[in-house]
Amino acid sequence: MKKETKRTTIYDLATRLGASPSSVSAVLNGTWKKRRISAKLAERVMKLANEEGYAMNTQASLLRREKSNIVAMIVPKYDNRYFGDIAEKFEHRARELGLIPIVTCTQRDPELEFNAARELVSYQAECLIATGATDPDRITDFCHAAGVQAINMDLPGEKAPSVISDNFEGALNLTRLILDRCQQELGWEGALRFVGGRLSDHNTVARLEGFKAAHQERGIDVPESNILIQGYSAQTAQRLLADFQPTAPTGLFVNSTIALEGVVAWQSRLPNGAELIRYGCFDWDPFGSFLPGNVGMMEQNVDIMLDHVFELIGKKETPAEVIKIPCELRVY
Amino acid sequence: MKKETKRTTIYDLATRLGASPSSVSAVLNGTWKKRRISAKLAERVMKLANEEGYAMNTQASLLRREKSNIVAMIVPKYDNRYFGDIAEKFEHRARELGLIPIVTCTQRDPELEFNAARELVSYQAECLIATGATDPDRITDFCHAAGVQAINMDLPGEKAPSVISDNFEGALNLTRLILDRCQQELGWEGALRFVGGRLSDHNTVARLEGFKAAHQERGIDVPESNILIQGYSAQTAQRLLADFQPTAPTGLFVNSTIALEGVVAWQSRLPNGAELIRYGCFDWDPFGSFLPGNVGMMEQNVDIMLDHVFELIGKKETPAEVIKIPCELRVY
DNA sequence: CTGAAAGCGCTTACAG
DNA sequence: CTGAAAGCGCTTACAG
Repeated sequence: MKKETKRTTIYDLATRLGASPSSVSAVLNGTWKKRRISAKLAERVMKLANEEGYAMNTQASLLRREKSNIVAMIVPKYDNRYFGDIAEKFEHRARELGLIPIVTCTQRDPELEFNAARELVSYQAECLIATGATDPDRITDFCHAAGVQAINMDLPGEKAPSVISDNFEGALNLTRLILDRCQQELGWEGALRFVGGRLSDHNTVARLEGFKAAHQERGIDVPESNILIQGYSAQTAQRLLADFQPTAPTGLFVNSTIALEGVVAWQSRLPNGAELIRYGCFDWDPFGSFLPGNVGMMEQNVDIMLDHVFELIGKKETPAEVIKIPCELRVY
Repeated sequence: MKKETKRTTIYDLATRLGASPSSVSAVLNGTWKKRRISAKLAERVMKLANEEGYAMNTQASLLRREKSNIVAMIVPKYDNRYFGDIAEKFEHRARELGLIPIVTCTQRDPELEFNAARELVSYQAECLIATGATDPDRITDFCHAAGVQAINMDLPGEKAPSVISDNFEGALNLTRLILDRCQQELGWEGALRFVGGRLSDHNTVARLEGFKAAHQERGIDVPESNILIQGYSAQTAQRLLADFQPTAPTGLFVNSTIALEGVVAWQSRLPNGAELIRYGCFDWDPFGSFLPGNVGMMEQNVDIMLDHVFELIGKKETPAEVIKIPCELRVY
């Protein structure tokens, strides 16, 4: 029922209890047994703190402390299962370890990413995990200058350890599956189209290599016009496909579930899209198996990736090596 | 190339420049024109700050400042489009307004929610938006005791303004659609099953009322055994349906896309699930239109909900009223 | 145009 | 068992 605009501090509590701020502080942060505060005082402090709705000022506490225990993550988007899982599981595991997670999403925008990184370092984060960052090395440089550990996830960098999926291998196997199915189900063999992603991004490049390798081993030539890579959004994928109206069997390699939304929208506007088209998608979605023409999805292994990330957190002198995690092919 | 473990402070910069900490501070936080610092010094400060990779200590700054500009949000999960959109758009809009968003996900766990709220208040958040919170009033009480504004989103509370979907109306319309389609496509009329959610949660209750009202207006009796409400997880939905193996036409009202994952898994194990079953889902998913038997989804209007939330942020003395936002029915 | 000084709310040796 | 005091890195009147 208090009406002050100021928040309660340890001084307020101390005054009300006739004790010193030091003692109140010790009780509140759990160091009171080693300071041999009486259980009686401890109890009175706790009681009053609860009554007053006391909430410690983290800013003041962190300013004085040596460690912040904050681990920060930037992530491009929350609009698909892959990044959603990463963010959610990262927070959960960090809390289990007694760390304080802060996650923020940066829209695949290099400036937003860098500003977010700066902001997180300002919050005294001890480690920054850059997930799917467009310019991870710039972030790493900044972190290292500030004495903050940097780790890359999903997209690799040159200057910090990177935990990523094995994109080449995954794309190779996914492409093989799509080619097989085109042959089996449509009686057609030919060059697939590759839809979605960015050529400035390592994953897209590695997947494109896997895609090409799978064609090459079957002696299929891939014309440049089949490579439709101009960004991750669903609208982009749909626009790139807009004037492709197949009248004969064809197949696609879809790079991410976001591009898949565009592919599916495009396909549903075709007169007999479902019968003529087969595709597979790099990234998993729970409803993917019901999409007409979808022959399989490549699920990235978030749990194992996070195992490696948490293995690295707090380590000194981690080499800037790339750790590749196999994906799992879901066949429909 | 610095090797110190300590981060650079304004004192370090001041010493190196032969200037005072006050001046460096003024340059760094943009108040230097009004303090009439020379452009020359300002430039030297900025240059050195960049070279040194200086990152302000937010803790120290916030401790001294009057306002934090932090707006915090808790959200249950990131694993579906609805909450993913909320989190992403909230962050984006807050940044556009010059506010600092902090979002954390709390797994629909009351204790986690409360601890997260306490933590966010400790961070000096000026406003806390509790999205889908299981016990919003407890959080509101805590916030108010600490002088922090509280707003509820998605799930309403009694003690703070709440911006929620019109769940009754939405469920009424969705149920009507499912009943219509069962009749048209299966030639069947009867009580649907309601799958997913929690009876302790206002939305589930309101939706169940809409569900029942739609049955009532057609004179259809809903047996209690048709109400399958034991939580939000996909596994729960699947388990609850496990020994329901329809041999005649039937229909379901699916409460959330997460429950939908379970429904779809159950259905796909049935010999002729697709032909006998029609359902609709409260919540939207981009791939929902392809699920066999799915007649429609109720899309909640995140943008308009956030309009109202941001309208409330910063306002003094906001009444604890409930603002209901209509949903949009997607018919497949 | 610039600096010295006080103070934000904590924590932590140190002294008793 | 408990308190006085210094100091974390900033910001901001105030004085010049």
